[in-house]
Amino acid sequence: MADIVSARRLQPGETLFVEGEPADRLFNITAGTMMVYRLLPDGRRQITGFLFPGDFLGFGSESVYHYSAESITVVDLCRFSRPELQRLLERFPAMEQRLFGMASHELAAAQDQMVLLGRKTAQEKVASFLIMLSERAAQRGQKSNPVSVPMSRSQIGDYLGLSIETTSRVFSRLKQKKIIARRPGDRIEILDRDTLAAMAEGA
Amino acid sequence: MADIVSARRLQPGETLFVEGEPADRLFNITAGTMMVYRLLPDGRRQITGFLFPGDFLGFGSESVYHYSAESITVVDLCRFSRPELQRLLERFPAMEQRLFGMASHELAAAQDQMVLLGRKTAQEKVASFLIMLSERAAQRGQKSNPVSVPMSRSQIGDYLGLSIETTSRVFSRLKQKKIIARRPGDRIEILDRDTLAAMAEGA
DNA sequence: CGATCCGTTGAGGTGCGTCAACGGGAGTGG
DNA sequence: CCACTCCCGTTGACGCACCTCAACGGATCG
Repeated sequence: MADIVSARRLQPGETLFVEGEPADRLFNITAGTMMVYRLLPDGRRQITGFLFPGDFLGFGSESVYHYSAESITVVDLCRFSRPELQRLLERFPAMEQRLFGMASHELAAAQDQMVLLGRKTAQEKVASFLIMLSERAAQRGQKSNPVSVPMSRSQIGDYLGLSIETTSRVFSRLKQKKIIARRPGDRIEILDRDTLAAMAEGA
Repeated sequence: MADIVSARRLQPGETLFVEGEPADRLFNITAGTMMVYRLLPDGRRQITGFLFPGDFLGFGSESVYHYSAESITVVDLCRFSRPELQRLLERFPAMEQRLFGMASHELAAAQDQMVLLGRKTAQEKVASFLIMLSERAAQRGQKSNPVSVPMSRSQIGDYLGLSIETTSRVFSRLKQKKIIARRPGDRIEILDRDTLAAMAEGA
């Protein structure tokens, strides 16, 4: 395994690859936060996902990436070359099952995001976003309550289908209602998780 | 293969399975149109996809369905039982690769849909929808220009993240601008595909 | 110390949702 | 064969959630 992998470090805001580039590499994030997004011709952006340590990037079966990837924080990643990986898959067919499981999981997440984008209000979107961040932090064994929120308002807005200003206003309102609070660094503390979770589901 | 399959016919509006049910079956549509959707507690609905002949349904790797499925027209489908399929997969590992390819393809479609839901206007959404319907009809060898649109305004709206009324108004406006025209049955003719495609991408 | 970027907040506008009324087609029963 | 009902689609009037435009303050950096 070791000889088909190479490491790489990205500074914040570096583009790892862009939509349409040949998808000859696969990455695994070991540290930091990244985002993947698509653009409309006039520049409107939809961020389709945020990626954290442990997540894979570029593992579709297509020949070109159909989205762009950019780092948000400093990021460390492992790079696998696709042809080598292909040989590995032929040697160990059980890995294919893992890949399929990962794709299935992503598909479920994508459907959640469609519900959010199509049918939730601004407040419900932000609440869902914070709950999701907190749960994902817990899943990878990081602190889930004062949760780290490394992305900017603009990135959060482009993920939730909102403007920067609306995103900021919702955060302010949640703070004012004592449901969340700012903490040193990029951390946000969830003061009333039940209320926040209820908001997220529109109840 | 033949002995693990059974056929089934659905009348319009029949529910095939609901969110949360154990996902022990997999289906392939041989005729008709279906939809898959998720609901929020208060009844808001997001339709996450429409399915046509040749499409598979319920092929995730999870143990329960995380969405509901309902027929739109009369539908014929083949049913596979999951445990049998599992045995088949172990005999023919190459099939896993096909499954992964399908999941990848769906993931790409889901990302397109996120761009649509998060960043497109009502008119861009409807234009994208019609182009998509037409292209998918062509892909399965059906007539792509007077294209069949079997779903109701309410279903289209819940797919595009719009209200019934807005959906209807956009259709009216496109008709009035001579970009589309109603045809007998559930067909819509695309009179100016270039303009419609340009609208879809927001240009 | 100016420049830049990000976040916040206010004021005002608008695209789309909501509410409502109406018409046509399909199914039903007298 | 004709009322009657129900459902769907359409259209108008109106309201509001969110977007746009704008100003400002704080942090970071050369």
